[in-house]
Amino acid sequence: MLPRASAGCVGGAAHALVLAMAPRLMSHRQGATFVRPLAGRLDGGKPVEMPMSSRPDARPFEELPSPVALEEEVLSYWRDRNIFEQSLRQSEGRPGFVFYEGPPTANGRPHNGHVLTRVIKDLFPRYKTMRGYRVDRKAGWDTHGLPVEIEVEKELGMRSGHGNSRDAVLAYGLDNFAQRCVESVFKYTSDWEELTERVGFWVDLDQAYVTYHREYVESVWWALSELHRRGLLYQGKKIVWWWPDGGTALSAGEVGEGYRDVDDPSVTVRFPVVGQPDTYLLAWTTTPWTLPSNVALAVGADLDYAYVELEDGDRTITVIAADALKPDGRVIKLVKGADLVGMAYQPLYVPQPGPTADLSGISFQVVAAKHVSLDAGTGIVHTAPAYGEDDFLLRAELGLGIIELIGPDGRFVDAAPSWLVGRYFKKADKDIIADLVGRGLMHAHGTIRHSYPFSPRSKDDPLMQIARPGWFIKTSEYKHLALQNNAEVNWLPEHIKEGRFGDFLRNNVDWALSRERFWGTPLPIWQCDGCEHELAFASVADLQAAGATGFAPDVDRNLQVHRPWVDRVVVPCQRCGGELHRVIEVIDCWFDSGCMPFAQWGFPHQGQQEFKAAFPADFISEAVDQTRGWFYSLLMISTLLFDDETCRRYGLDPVGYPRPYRNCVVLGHVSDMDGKKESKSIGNYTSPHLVLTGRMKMHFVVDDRVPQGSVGMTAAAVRSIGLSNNERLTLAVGSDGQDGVPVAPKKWKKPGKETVVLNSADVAAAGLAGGACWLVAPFDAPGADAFRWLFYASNPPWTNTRLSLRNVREGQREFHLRLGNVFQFFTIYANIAGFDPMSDTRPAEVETLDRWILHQRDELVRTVTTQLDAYRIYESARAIATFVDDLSNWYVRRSRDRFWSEGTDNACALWTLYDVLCTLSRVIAPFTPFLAEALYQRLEGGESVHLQSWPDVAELGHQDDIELAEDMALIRELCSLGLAARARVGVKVRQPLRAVEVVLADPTRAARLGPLLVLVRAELNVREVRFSQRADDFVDFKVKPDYPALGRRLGKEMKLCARALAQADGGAVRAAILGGAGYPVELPSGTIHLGADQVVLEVVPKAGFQAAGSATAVVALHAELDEDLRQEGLAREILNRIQGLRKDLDLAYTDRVVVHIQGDAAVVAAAQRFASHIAHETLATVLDITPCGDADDQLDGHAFGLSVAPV
RNA sequence: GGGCUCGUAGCUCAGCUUGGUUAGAGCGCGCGCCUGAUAAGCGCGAGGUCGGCUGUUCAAGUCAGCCCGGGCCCA
Repeated sequence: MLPRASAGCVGGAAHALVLAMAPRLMSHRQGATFVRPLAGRLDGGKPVEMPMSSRPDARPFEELPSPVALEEEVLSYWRDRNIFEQSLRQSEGRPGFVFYEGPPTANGRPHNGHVLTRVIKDLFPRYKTMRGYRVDRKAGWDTHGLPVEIEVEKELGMRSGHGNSRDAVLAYGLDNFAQRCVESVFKYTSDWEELTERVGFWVDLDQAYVTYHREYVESVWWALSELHRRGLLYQGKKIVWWWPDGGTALSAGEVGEGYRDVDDPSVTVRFPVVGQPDTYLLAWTTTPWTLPSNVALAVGADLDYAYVELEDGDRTITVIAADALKPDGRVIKLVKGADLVGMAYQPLYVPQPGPTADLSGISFQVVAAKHVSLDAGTGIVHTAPAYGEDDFLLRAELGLGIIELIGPDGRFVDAAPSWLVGRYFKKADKDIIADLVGRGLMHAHGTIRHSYPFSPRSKDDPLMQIARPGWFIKTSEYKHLALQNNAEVNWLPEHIKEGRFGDFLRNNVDWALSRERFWGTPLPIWQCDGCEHELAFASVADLQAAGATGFAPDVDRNLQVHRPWVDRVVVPCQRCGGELHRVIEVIDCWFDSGCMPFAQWGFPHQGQQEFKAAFPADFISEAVDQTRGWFYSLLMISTLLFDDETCRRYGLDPVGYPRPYRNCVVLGHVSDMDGKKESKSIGNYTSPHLVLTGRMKMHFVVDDRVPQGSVGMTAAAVRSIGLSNNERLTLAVGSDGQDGVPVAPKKWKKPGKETVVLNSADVAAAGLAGGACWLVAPFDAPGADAFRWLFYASNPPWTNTRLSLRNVREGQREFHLRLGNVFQFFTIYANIAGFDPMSDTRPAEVETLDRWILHQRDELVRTVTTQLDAYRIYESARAIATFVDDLSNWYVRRSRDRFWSEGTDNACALWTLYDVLCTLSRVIAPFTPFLAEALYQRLEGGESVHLQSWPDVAELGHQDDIELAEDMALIRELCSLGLAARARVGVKVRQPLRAVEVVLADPTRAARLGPLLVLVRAELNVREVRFSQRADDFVDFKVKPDYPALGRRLGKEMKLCARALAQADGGAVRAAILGGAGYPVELPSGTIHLGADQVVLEVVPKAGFQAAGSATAVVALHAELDEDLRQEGLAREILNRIQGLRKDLDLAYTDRVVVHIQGDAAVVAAAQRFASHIAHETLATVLDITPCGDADDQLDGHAFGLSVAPV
């Protein structure tokens, strides 16, 4: 017995219809081997064997695997075939598109922010390569600086509590320390390389530049020696942000990384006025530790100050403060700030004479200063020149004294009041407050929450501002050039130029370059210990030429140019016969990275050609926090270094502005679902591993308050994973999830860093031991393409991206799944038809629908090209998503029967879809390189889509096509309205209707719609679409003035005109306008005749009609059914049931079947009338129709029975 | 405190440069449909004082000013 599925009763065959069928499944190019051979075909009732022929060159179009499998397949293809190398080789000799890689530090693990930068950086090089440029992608590693030193100090156990770690490092030995730094720098290299490859970032890791390599260091030396030669590198004393626990100053870039909101004291202090008993100047500060070093109080000369009398305990005192900020009390006098200048006050702490107190200048007096404002405090600013920038500048300006009671270790020196000696500065606040309170000098004190900088690498170490000697670059003198340079940069978003970055440049201060540390590029300055002689060397060769001795040939050549070895290099002094020794400092590592345009090639000592060809960069991209980091160091160094004169000296053509980058895409941050910063310890971090592989390794703790079958995690994590109600994670020992236990994520209080909470029963059931488990998602992992797409398509790159697994999957549904479905659809029908683009001839003509989608395709290529040329990623991605929607939801949906047919029309459809998919595989290649590659391989099979050129940008579309696109949009709107009307009336689409009537607000548009109405008929399942002759019967016309057109002309009369139109009869206005005479409106300035251009016509369905309307059209249904329509509806129901059974039987698309239908008279009549059609659609070789009044299934209230069996 | 930036549907985001009268999309939700793309697909619907106030204008989500709230950067 044949396998058979049946619905309802199956009676004996009363009579069987044996049908002559159209040979619909005959391939138009016969005999492709991959088409499942037809068992036979009816020809005059007799089965005939199919002719078979084999075509060795034909191959089926393969389906796409799951995203992760697809990406792994593509990755190994790229690896095996060296596709990246090939793409570089292939583009040899082409014009260059220059990309600079901002070097990351590999001594930390990469996180989502790095995924963002990497996928943005990857997009443009891929795009430009396809556009015919050569795009070198030299990787780089940032290997110097505090982050590295601190990491090593931690490894060595040197970082506990406050205290200067310098001594510990020195005790450990600088040579050993340097070796440890080198090791640390590449601690997580493999993590980085893995992630880089996995997200598809093509970058040349083998040729990476490394900032500690000798060639790189010598390039940096060259830059510094140039600056030194021009007098731009100088030694001075300045206020710097100082990290007392690390014993070094930090640059603006470093300080910027360490700001944190903290509660600090907010104190208002009374300074007793000399010679005026019980009178005090009030000054406010948040740094009480600076009060013992106070030497002046600053006021604004033009500001108003008040003497205020108030009660203080049992006495009356007078305080002086800015009028606007004075405390409550009786104002007894108002003066200008200028009147206070020169007023003497008693120091809060009388300084001990000695080197820590230079009071030769103005001290303990009121002075005038420009920076005093009325924004906060009292309008009188406590001034301690040693510990504040404005204060220090004021000292230089007015000749103030200076008191320095805190040393570079952050502790009070011996000259401080005895109870403060040795105290750590931040910890002294309390004591000082208590002391002042005790002495009645504290006017008010509380706390204030504000952001204060801490060490960027050691989060508990507060920074302080302190006057320190050090080396500086005279950047402020050249800030006008930096601003000119900046003006030429194309910033995205634009506001960075004049906003954040421009502001930063305008407020430029000299670059605090030196660091009293160990692991960094050594400052290449040698000073004579006998005279003033000072030299800056550009290379080891220069040193040797000057007769330097003391090199360490036995250590690694890269380390030879580092501390401590380089410190032992001595140069004989040509002036006094003494010796020059290197200064002790190393430099800010931001200077290293800012030198990368030339240092990556070792320029000027080598690599002249490479540098010349790659300067300036066309494109760089990093996150917004690099404004004062890399973006600044690059721009400033190149501004200073590559002026025309220097270029000429080095044989370069003068490089104008901008340099060293032309286009800079500034990225936002990656945040959690709520826009909060991601943090592993808070638990709102979505691991990139989870997105890429669908599984994550977690620590767990056992807590039986968590119900069995649940896994406790933070609310943010639960939402990020975003499972639906019936989905469960699998809790398992291994990453494959085998033998795991299903668990539902459940909101739980913060369990700790990368930790979840489990019930002991689940732990036992999963067989977990130790503290780690795997959690495996119940769906295919989204993978790298989906990850990339989130960053491209969910928002412009400079806004923060909210990352969650749920959001990634959302984007995946919108784009990948939809496109994948279209491709899947294509493979089914292309394979059935034996479509072979290599040998088939393409029909000359195209259908309207084909012409439409091809035009949309051309528009897409044009849009994406234009947008990517302008570095607009989001707009490009949106255009792609919209196109994929057009393709899936209109072209394919409306073409389905064309694919399930044969002949020219079928060929047209296949060719068109094939064409579109081929183009699409190229257009999406920069965005989702994996999917693009997989599609391309399956469609065309050439060597890598990334070696192909970008689709030609079609010339502006033909007028015909543009009109077609407009018309199609209207057609789609009509369909949408028709479906709305059907839904409203409750008539399902499978039931055909006689007609719909359409009223267009602009009836002239009807003329061009004729050829497209077939689409409306099919989509709405109606036999006729008519443009109504009786529009007035069921539609009201609304007219409104066309505001943009009339507004400028009428001005204030606009309102009168609008009112007149609102009161007018819409139909009459419409008639007048369509009649050509125009509709007259009386206005004070005369009568105006409104034409079609000045009025917007809209239509509204009248109540009581089965209609739906928009402003442009109303579609009304003729919903009444006659026998004929009912019968066709019933036939479609039967057809639907048969197809459903075919599917249930899991038959191949092309399998032939025998169908038995039973039913009442109506069913039989419908089946018989449409027998040929039904058999044709369902591949029935036999359609057996039997009357049977008591069949136990129902079809629209009719008795019905059905069986389907393969032949 | 200052600068920049953001605030539009339950959620994620467009739209603002160039002001124009039914403010869009996706997701989610509700209802329904279609279907050999089927563990897919589609439609419709509900859902908005466009953060608030004031102003400019015939007309403001859009321009200006002030305010409130978030983020970033800096004091």
